[in-house]
Amino acid sequence: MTRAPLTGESVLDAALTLFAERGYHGTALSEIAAALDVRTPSLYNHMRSKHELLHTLVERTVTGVLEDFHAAVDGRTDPLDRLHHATLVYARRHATHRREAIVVNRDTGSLDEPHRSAMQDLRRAHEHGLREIIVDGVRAGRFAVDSPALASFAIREMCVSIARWFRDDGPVGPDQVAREYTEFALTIVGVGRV
Amino acid sequence: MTRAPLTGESVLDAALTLFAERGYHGTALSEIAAALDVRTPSLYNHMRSKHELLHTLVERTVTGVLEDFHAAVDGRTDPLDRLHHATLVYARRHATHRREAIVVNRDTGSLDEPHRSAMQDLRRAHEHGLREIIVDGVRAGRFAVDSPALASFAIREMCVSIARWFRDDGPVGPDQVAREYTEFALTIVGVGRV
DNA sequence: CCTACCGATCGGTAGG
DNA sequence: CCTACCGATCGGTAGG
Repeated sequence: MTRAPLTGESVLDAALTLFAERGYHGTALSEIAAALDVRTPSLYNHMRSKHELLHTLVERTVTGVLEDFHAAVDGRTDPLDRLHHATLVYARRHATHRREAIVVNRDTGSLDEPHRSAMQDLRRAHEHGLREIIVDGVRAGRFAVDSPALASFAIREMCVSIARWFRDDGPVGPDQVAREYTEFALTIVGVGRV
Repeated sequence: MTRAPLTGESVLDAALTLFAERGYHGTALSEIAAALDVRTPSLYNHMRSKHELLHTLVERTVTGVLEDFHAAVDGRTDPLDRLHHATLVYARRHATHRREAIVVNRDTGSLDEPHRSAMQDLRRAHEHGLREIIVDGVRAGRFAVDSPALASFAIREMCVSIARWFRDDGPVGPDQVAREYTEFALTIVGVGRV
């Protein structure tokens, strides 16, 4: 029985799995160490603190969400086209990065300042970006919604929730889920089935 | 400066607020006591354990969800009518009982067995009830969805997420949010605007 | 990477 | 409702 070498990445990955399963405050460093088959103090050769693990995981994820978003919408001008691609990548990510999504959504509030505010600002940037697309679409007469804010929340959170029920060994894959949820999103803003 | 008398309900209410804010594992009994302006041991005159507080809060909430559901759909036979009312009460509850929804969604997994399984079964009963309505509607040719399971998840989680952004002092009230989200739900199953 | 150990804090109890 | 106190566990450090 040989053991993989301990690295910063392996510590982060074990932390990610356990934080997603039990929450940040529900996970002890001794459990992360046990998952890696080492003693707790050994972790400190690869991290500064438990808090830093959470911060790193949250920062990578929210940064990735924003990068995905810009890659999906930048250069596109049609609101329907922009919403379609923004939803597709956002929904897909929540099927392929379930642990990250669960940790960000549950534990960002457990971050200490100033990190908490910084991460919440990044999350809000994505939220506002998505809402602006809907506002633009309504203004252009392409979408029909009573409240862009409500529609935006509904679409966002619908996608986020994929992380809570998606199974890798389930009947539908990430691409199919992303396509169906994108269709839901478009019907919510009043654009019928494509 | 007088202080309200300590009761089982006041302890539960303080626990509910703090669990919703910081999570079950992120809340110390000393913080609940401080919020009530008493010392930690005094709490034990009104509860058996921290775990019991969580269990009581979760049980009351999931039981209430199921009661709401049955009050909304029992006696109705039309799938559209049933989905409409089931979504309306479910969405509305998440605007009026935000703390409860946040705690159930975040901390049910922190319950010890056998309570955890029992509470998860109750949650699943509601989930299956909602999905059955959609399956019935598809079978009757009233709804058009590719996957009742996906549509059911999307509608449920969209409603649950109301608890995460709704503000009592915001521009829209619980009834209006519930109506708009119910409209979203009906478009998701392919029933156009009413 | 380990053993040995630190102060702090946790949930909970004794006993009034 | 309180003071006093319990064993257990927490995140983290010393020092090799």
